[in-house]
Amino acid sequence: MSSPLRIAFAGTPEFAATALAALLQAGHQVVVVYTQPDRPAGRGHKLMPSPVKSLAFDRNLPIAQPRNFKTQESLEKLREWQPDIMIVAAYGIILPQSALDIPRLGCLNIHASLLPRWRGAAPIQRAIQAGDSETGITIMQMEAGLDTGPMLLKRAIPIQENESAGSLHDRLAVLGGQAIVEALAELTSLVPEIQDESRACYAKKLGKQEGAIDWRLSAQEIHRTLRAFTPWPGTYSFNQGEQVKILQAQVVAGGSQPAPGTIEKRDSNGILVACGTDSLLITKLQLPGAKPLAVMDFVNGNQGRLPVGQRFDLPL
RNA sequence: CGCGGGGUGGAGCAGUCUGGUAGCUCGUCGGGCUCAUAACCCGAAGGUCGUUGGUUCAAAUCCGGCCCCCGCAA
Repeated sequence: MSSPLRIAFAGTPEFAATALAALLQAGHQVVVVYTQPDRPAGRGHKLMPSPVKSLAFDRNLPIAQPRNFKTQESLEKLREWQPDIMIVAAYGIILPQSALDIPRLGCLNIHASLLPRWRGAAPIQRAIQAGDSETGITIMQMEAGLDTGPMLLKRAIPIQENESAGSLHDRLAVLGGQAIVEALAELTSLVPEIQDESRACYAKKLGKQEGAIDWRLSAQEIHRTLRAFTPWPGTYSFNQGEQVKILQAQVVAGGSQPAPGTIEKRDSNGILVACGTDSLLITKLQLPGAKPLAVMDFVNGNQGRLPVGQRFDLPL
């Protein structure tokens, strides 16, 4: 390619920021960065910029933060940047067909799963929760449908045993950056592959409420959800009216099974809780208002709380 | 002005309401017991009680300012 592509980038969280950094690192010309409007967040409701905005700001890139693309005005502004191509990564704002049509070469999406599996908002987490052995990155051409477009390039990585969404996210973010740079380099030779609808599934957004542990499930399943929900939104259970966040645990097989949620053992190795099948050994937890604690520290300072024999509540 | 919890030897906590000798479970160090041990027994070191003003004969404890950490909510 003779003259460099004019790239419009759209993304919001850390995952997208990593991709943007990779594009810039590869020497691409990003003419405008779209990201979600700043939101009140954090303690005290301060207005917080997205990770993508922070990066764009540091690199002195033009920033656009429209609420959506439903107005003629927002479409017109996008047109004014004269983008050749738009690259979208976890933007969080729907691009209607009228917006997708603006860049001459269309829009590419960096999606954190091996499509058509796990279309949607939380592909990384749902892959862990489902117990998939591998996941990856798909670079695809965007259509109006949610992650339904033709695929250009896929890169797979194995999901490690005991891996949390946090570490998998970081690995996929890096892979996503490499994949998009590669896809741009080979743009003209890549052959679009239509997604097999019969193998598609959706990765629903995670909700905090889903983090409530149902001790009737198997320890294996609970452990997967725990890893999928780490570091956010986290899993928890109530005991004596107190919310206990479960931050880290391991599956312990066998043994006689008291009622699910019952605390079977409690020592410096952890707190052993009965599940539907097998047991879960909690090794790191957090009480409301307190810091995350290794179970050993918790046991040392809270002799009275979570005694053997007591039960965690089951979700309603 | 979003709501709330907390800062006490190296760690985690109690003590604060009802001011007046610094406590608990661990860790560390020394010694003992044991074939042996992360077990058990004995002993020791280690704290300006976040910071700064005030009240008081006396403040970890009561009152005001400031700094830092965390939960909820977004």
